[in-house]
Amino acid sequence: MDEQRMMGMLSQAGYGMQGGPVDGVGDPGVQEGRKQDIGDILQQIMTITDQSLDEAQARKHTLNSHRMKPALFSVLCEIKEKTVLSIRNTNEDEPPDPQLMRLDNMLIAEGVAGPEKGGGAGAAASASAAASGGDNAIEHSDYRAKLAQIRQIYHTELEKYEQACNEFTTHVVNLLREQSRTRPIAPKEIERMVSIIRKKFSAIEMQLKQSTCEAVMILRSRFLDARRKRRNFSKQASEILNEYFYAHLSNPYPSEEAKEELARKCGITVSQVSNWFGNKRIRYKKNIGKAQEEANLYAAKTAAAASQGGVHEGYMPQGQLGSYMNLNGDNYQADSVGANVQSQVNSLRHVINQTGGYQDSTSYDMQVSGMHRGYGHHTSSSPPDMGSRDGGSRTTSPGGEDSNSFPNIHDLNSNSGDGSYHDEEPSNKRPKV
DNA sequence: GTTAATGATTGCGC
DNA sequence: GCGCAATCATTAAC
Repeated sequence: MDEQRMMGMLSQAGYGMQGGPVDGVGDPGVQEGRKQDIGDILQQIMTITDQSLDEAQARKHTLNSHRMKPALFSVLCEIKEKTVLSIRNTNEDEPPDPQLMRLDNMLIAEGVAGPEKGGGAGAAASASAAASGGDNAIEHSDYRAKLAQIRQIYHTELEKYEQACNEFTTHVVNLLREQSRTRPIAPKEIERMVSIIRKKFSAIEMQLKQSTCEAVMILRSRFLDARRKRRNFSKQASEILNEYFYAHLSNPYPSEEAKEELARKCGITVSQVSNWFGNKRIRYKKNIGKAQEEANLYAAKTAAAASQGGVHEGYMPQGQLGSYMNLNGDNYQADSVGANVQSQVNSLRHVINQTGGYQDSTSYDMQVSGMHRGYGHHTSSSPPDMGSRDGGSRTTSPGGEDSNSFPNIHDLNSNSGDGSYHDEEPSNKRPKV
């Protein structure tokens, strides 16, 4: 600001050059002297920042006691007020940060922010319990405990931030008020400074909220994601499932009833049974060589049991046989040992067919060969049709000439002596879509 | 620590 | 809605 303009403003503000009402107007000599005064003051103001603290303090004192100081101070205040207003007008009415809103919402929903509630963690835990179908009360309490920890840390940190923010704001306000004695600082300027500080601390707060959200997500993932809670099925359950799978290798698609029965016997859910069969089918297909070893094992067990009169206790979990064999409601009779034997023999024959027969003359081989006398019309070496949805053996006549089919109960039925085939839909076929 | 096994999930087609 | 195929994530064996 040039001196002429400053002088004009001072005059407009009603301040005289001597610190009082304008006087001496029209006296060129007096005016020249006053100009010199203002010039000196402005020069001092301009150079004050280049001086040492002590020098500045001395200058400040000099300036404060200068007769022109009130007038200059008032004008500068007026100018600064206008400047601050223009700045404020550009920054007002900022929309709330959507990211911050999302974080806030999530923290409230999870029960971390806002009033403490049992709903967030409790509801989540309940959902988990419903999903898993198991009793995981211990894990629920763990989850709640961890969530409480997160909540506590969050609130502690938030409190710290707020305290630090308030302290810093107070400090800056005091500093500005202190400085306002030597330089013009409008209240709105202080407000603006406070607002800036709040914004800076708000950014830090958002980081805290983000970290807290991440912690909650990790916690949720760890406790509520079923995959993380995977437990291998018991050996007994695996046995039961494998028994069924290899006994129905030609059509390893248990009906809903069969799934329910298997689920009940294995102590797992129907969904888990479905998963197991889904995995089993695809892994059998992918690694048929290895799967056949397993098939051999189960077939051997079956044959061994069959040779002992159809009693399966040797490999079948106790009390499984009766209900296991009629799971699918097909032509098996739960109390029909002969049917059971035939079924198991059927499975065994399938295995032999698939492996191309045993090369060594093990007792197992001999046993099976004997058992199969007269039942060997199936020579297919293909795996069960698991690739196509509708085609394959499951929809063709099970006992007919379907070369892709595997020996199954219908094969046995078709060889029952009368040459007839019970053309009823096997209930253990893959459910219709 | 590595690796195979395994239960669960997801995306897709039907 | 079911099954397949790919994938993830954990478990268990080494």
